[in-house]
Amino acid sequence: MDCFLTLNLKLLKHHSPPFLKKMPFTSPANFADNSLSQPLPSLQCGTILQSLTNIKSLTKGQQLHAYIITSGNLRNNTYLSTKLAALYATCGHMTDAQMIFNGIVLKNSFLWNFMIRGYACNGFSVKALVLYKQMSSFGQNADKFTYPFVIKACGDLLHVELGRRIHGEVVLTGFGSDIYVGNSLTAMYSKFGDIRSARIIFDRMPVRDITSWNTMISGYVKNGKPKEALAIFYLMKQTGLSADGMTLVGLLCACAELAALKQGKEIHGYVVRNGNALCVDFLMNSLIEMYFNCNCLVDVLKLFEKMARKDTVSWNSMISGYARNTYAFESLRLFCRMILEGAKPDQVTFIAVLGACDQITALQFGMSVHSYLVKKGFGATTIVATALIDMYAKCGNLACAHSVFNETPEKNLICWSVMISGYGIHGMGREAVSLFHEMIKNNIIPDEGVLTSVLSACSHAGLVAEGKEIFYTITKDYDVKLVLAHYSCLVDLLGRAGHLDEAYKVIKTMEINPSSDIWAALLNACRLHRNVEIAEISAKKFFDLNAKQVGGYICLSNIYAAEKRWDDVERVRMLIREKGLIKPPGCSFVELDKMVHRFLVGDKSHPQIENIYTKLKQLNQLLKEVGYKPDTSSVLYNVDEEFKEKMLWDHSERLAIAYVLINTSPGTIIRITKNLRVCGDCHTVIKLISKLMCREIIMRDIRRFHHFRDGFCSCGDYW
DNA sequence: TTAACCCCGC
Repeated sequence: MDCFLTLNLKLLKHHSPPFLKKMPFTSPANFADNSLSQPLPSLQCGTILQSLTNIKSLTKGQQLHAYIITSGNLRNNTYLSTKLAALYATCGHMTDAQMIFNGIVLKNSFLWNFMIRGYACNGFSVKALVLYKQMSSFGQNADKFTYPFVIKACGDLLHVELGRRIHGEVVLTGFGSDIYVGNSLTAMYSKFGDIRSARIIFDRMPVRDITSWNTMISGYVKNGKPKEALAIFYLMKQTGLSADGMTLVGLLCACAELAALKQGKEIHGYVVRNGNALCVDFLMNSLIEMYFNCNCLVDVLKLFEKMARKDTVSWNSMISGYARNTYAFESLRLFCRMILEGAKPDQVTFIAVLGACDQITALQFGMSVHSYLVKKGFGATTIVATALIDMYAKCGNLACAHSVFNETPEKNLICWSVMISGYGIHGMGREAVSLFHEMIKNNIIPDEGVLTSVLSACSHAGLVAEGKEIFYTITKDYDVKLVLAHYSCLVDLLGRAGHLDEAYKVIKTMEINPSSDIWAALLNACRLHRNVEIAEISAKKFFDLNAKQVGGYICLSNIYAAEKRWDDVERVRMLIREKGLIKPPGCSFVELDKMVHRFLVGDKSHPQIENIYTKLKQLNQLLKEVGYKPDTSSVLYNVDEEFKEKMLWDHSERLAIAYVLINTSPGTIIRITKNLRVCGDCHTVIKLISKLMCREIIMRDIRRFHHFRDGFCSCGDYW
């Protein structure tokens, strides 16, 4: 009784007038007196339950439920049970709803519809359809309230066949002309990717409301037709309808897709002018997305700072937006701010944050996110576990990646895929191949992506026979189409192993047109095996297909420089200049005491720079004593040897290693990340340092990991 | 009672 009284009338004050009007009492005070003196009649309980359902108030509903049970009102009361089931279903508490539902003998269509809606709107599409089937076998006919949710369930399940059948049923029973049914059908076909059918339904609707238009607009955006989305909006305006919040969300998505900043800003202006009339929270988040997609990072920050109510999605949009635009530092900084300001991170936040960690190899940061996840009791869903595995693998801690993988009970294709590619980038090809076979044994059907991962693992580890076997069974054993990435891996595999002619032959006999990536793989193989002839062919093809990417030019200059063909080196340099391309400066990261330090090539800006150069000088001396001879072939300038050697000691990875050597105790593992490929001389130097200083050095370059230990590298010198 | 809703893993 008491607890029900606390259901009290705060509710009445805060919520909608219709609720008040429906109440048979004149004032809140009156109601309290009444309920104390005599029990509430079930009709009134029903009215309140309905109001609670309207505002989705689960806790108050549960209190009322308890009251109804103690007052004995529930016995044989189909009316109240039905209302209670409706309340639980609306709040998504399907177990409770189902229990009450099971106890009701006389099920009316109202009850069936609420249950179906509850399942369909809370991610249990299959259950919704099962219930729909039961409904008809109970002799209860579906009506215009049933169909929208049954259709929604078909759409969410992408069950095209059933969706079409129900569409037919709707036409036969005459509900096809209902506006809600029409809107649901439009949405369903657009989820199926069948935007033409969606449009036909839309065009044939006798009456259309704002939702019909919104459904078409967002349907076009989701089907990759942003221009059509804008076009149909102009048609909508001609009918005299004006945009609501949902319309603008769709339009902003279209602008984001088209990077149409001007139109996006117009919408922003419209939102500012009509803010109160629109559902502002959603819109702000869509604006953030739009600005990120248009690369307007200044505008996006201004907008975000001005937002009065930042919800989890706003934070998530910012964190993932920065991460997507390669601003991983900003992304992590914002995540810290989010926690400090007391906002509640969710699964989406963690996925974005872990993705940012792997961009800059922030292993310690990633680990604290992991422990935060454990502490806060975030049940490790497969999706978060997968992000963790990926983060650990890409931050160089394969042991942790593997232990998270082992602890994940329900591994899906992506989860296996991430672990396999983790082994691949660490040069552990045999483990990758055996995990791939284990995956098949677990009845997971491989897709293009996982086949790419396993092929790439073979190429990094030089497993030519294994890689070829997998490549040639792809189309035979599984229903997977060969894509460019597969060819790219095969060429890489053959090329690295020195089978340049065979690799070239693969390209010439490909069934699809080779992409620039594939020629880049061959070009790189030519650099490793010093084959100028095939290199020149590959480079030409590469430049034809991708004139803007500077990597190919640099690779070719490296090949010429190794042959001391300085005129050719100069010719390529001119080409780079003519095309206005910029060679990104070499840059390395290290993480120390949860801070990420960045070193540029020849960097003089670090506070400890003098100690660093002193350390490097010592190292150079030590290395020479054990017979190190600098390999200056990667220096693209025709200057004297002494100067070339000096330039090598400016390489960012050496600065980073020296910095860590100075600031950590003996034995600590050194982890570095570099934005470009490690050069041949640095590779040799790091091998020697690992031996002389007794340090394990784990280095991530643009493609993969190198584990240096005791004078050896895991890559077997195929850098 | 009724449809449309921003952020996410290879």
